[in-house]
Amino acid sequence: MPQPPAPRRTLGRPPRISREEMVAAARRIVDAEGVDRLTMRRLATEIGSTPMALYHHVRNKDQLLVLLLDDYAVRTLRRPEVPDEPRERVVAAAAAIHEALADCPWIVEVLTADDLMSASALWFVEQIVDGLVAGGLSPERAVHGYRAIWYYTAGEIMIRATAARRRRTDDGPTYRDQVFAALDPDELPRLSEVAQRWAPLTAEDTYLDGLRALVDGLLAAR
Amino acid sequence: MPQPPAPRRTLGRPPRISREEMVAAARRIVDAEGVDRLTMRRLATEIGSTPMALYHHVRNKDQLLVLLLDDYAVRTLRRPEVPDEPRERVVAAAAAIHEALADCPWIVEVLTADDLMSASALWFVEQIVDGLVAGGLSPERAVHGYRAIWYYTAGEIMIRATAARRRRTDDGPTYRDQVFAALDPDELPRLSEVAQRWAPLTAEDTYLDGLRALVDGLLAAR
DNA sequence: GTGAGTTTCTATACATGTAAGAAAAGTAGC
DNA sequence: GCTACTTTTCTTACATGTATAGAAACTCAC
Repeated sequence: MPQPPAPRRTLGRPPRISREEMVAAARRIVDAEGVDRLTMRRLATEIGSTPMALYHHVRNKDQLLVLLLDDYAVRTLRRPEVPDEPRERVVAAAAAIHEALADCPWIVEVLTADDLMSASALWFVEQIVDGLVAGGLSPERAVHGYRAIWYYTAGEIMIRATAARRRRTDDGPTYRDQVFAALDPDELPRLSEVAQRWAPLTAEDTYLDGLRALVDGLLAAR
Repeated sequence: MPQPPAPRRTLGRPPRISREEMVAAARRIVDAEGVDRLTMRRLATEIGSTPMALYHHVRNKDQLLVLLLDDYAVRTLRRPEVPDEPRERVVAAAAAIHEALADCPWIVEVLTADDLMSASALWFVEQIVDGLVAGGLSPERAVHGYRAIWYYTAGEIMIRATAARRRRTDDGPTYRDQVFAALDPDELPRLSEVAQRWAPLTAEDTYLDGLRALVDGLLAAR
């Protein structure tokens, strides 16, 4: 009823852990033992707490990973020299994001977050959108163009990271190998032609080529 | 008189469940109750077995989902009329894959599988690779081009599906909303300019636009 | 028949994320 | 002091994927 006019001191039980502490501890665990070892229980013991206490500072484990990625971005994203030429500016900014993310491929699950807008990454987004506008696109189309670039970039990282992980854990012939072994050259001539080279070809890193093609296409569309 | 004990070549205890039965039961569960209800235990009871018995027909739950997607692809992927013109053939084939996958967005986790090449999807891959070759690319570059298209397509589906799921479960302002509310117009002018329109803009379905840009760029690259 | 070999199935157990609710540790007003 | 309220922490419990060990059900050689 008589709600205090709120001199706003800290009310309630004082917290013993903070988000920042959690993220720092999580980073230590990931750096030292790998992301697989990062569990809510492990993190809780690391900071001398209990698993459920963490949930007052973080909605769920996914959000913890998002914060972790954010922290990583803040620490490692350095703004590169961006060229003036719009096309190259877009490519440079996207490539910088890609390079940073590809270096910590454990965030794959997190990458599907809608935009992955850590505040420290926004500068790169700005470069991309601005570059597209400078290249002649309307602001609306520039946002769409940025999204296309993000889809391509995130997809590349997620798919390549999963493939790499699978290569480590799996042994024996892949499902893909079986499928390619049974190709009918009459029905699928092109695929038969490249069947043996498929694995090495798809293992190559052609992110930049695809990115350039996409940016070219976006800018060419008036 | 039908010979009851057919000359059984198979050694060991005869199986009581099969992969096909598993996939069919899994499909029933997913169709009727949603993918969240598809658990190994639920599937086991559905076919009158035990959870661990399933693991003799499937390596893990992920593989079950891959089989489910495969089954889905076989049933729903219909080969469309593809134009002769290379560029349009590539776009049509990619769009067909995209449309089919976007209709069952529960396979998001599975999409990161390296290629997700169900045998029934290979025809579409053939169209894309062949279209790129017809457009002037070498077979190697055509494979790379196909991969770029796949990255873009899978990324789009994964990110949009996650965003849609989040929209259902979350309430309250997004992290993104907070970030955009705190934009500094001096440092990030373009983003500030479109900040209010960001949510609707990124909610639009612009897959085809991006795809066309990407294909254009791939074909224009010499 | 019996026993060996092979494959499939079952029982049990564990680590994980996290829901639900009780308890603790503060502040504010009396 | 005490009570009311608020916020954080702790306890307990559950569903899930799956590892492990062994039991069960079959064929084959004898």
